[in-house]
Amino acid sequence: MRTIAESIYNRGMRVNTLMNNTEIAELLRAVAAAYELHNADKNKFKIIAYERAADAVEHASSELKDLWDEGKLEDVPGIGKSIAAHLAELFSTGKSKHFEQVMQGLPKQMFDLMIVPGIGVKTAYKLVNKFKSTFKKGEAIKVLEYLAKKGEISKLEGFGEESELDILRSIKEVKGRTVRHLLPYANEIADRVIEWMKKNKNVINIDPLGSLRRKASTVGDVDISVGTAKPKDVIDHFVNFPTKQRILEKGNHTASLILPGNIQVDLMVQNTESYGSLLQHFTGSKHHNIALREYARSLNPSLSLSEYGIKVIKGKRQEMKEFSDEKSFYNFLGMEWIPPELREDGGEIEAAMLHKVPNLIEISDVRGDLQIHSDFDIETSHDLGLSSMNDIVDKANQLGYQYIAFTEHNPSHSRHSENQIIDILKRKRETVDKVNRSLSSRKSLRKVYNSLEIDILPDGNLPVPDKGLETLDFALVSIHTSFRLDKKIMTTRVLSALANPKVKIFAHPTARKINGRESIELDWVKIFDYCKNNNKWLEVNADPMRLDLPDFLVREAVKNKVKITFGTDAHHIDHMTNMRYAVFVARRGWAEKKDSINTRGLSDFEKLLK
DNA sequence: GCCGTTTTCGGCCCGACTGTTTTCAGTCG
Repeated sequence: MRTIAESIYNRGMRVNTLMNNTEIAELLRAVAAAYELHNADKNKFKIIAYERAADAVEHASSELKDLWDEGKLEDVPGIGKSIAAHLAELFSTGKSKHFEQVMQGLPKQMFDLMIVPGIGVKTAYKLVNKFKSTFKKGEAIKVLEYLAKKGEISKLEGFGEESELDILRSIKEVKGRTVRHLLPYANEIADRVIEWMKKNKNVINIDPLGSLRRKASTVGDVDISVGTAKPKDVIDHFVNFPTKQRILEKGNHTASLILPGNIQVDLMVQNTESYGSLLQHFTGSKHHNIALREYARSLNPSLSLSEYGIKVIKGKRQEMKEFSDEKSFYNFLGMEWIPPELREDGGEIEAAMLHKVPNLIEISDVRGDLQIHSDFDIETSHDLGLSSMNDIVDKANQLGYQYIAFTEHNPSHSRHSENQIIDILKRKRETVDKVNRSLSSRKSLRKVYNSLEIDILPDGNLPVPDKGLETLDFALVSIHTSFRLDKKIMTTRVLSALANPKVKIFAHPTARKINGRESIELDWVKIFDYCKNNNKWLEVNADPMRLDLPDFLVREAVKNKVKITFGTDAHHIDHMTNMRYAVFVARRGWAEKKDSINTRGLSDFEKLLK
């Protein structure tokens, strides 16, 4: 695996001009770390600036290299004249004199040590410097583990036996650390902890917070808040959670546990009078809170926001305003309540000040599911669904849908002649017609569509002959092979597939798999433009491993007036309830009911299909 | 080094917890 030090210092055969945003962010953080070591006081705000720039790069929706090509580096908030110039030098010549100068003399191994929880800039620097020659011999974390086991760390000034043990424990956790958890998995852990906490009668309010409450696609730590009159009692109960592996920390207001699978659960406790402030504070995001505090200070320099409430300084007197709910907290600052999904410092504070927070789409707005795979044997080379069309119809009625689409993968191209493909599709048409005739007028489902999820071949063609396409009501297209084509070629590939008149939906458009496969490279400006002008739609796929389009592209799509559709990609009726995850993504992308296609009733949807 | 609904100068978010200390530094969220 690539280490951080490698990505900052020697990128092997690659040149710096190919650095991606993650690597640039790591580099900017390393520069901040360097300033932290030299004259931290003097460079206090420079450090903050570099860290902010790193955050901004990490969250940027385009590659910085591309922005540089277009002369738009300084459009990224947090990147000003100076950093932009250094980055420009980096992109054009392969290095930045300034960054190199600032980082001169820093042992590169320290950056790898900083992955270990509890080890920050200063500790890492101190350790590598004390044991210079040993660190040169091997991988930084392994060396540290070896030194700690030998008892060398505790001998150092400022360290002790406890911190040495801590280092060993943390290294063990880094090694066992899995990637970030998928939202449904984190939800399940939270539910179990909440169930345990409710056994304690002093727990008055309880909620999952952090990225879990903001419905981010992946969750790091599971955060939970409790409102109570007896914080000590609640914390004691929490650290007795039956399957805990160890107690990470335990204080008067917070405690953290490690559960099996190396999942960290943090608990925050507050009295019920201030519970609203606690909710607000620990829902985050960090960037939202920072921006909110800065905004509060700009209103009135004597305002200070924290998990306890809003501190107002009047002369020599300090008053703490308490908020039992979030709405009154935001209202106090002269703004509307902001849905958690929007709290990423992406313009939501400005919108709330103007009382223009979007009326976000709700799960109850969805009228149909536009990607479902039945067990109709379509002789596909991909995965066939497991549930029958009739069972899917029953489930759709249960969910109150008016319409659904059967979207099995196309019959395999290599194993069939064109005529065989046409025959299979005709048979499916007849089967779907039969299902339509069998629908009960006493239930919600009015229509099932005969659709198909068709591979986009590398050259942009579709592996289904026109006569086969004629049997369909409409088609989805998606990419399942050749993921690594050049951006231009990939864009042409997708656009030529979308050009087919039967094709309405571009399904799971980035083809990413969370924790598994990177997104394909596409020229989104061109894709959005084409979709808007030709009545083509982009899917938000509800599969928790996909969640594709991702939230930031939903936001761009919506801004560009491109319509989105929701599909669960269900291969079993149980997957049909995943729809909520697609809606979460859309909400995080600022989408309203009007931005989606399958929030329309059946007759409106029919018109849009024409 | 960045940024602007009082500003192109003068500001820059807030607090908890731990370990090694004896009043605090470092780290984290």
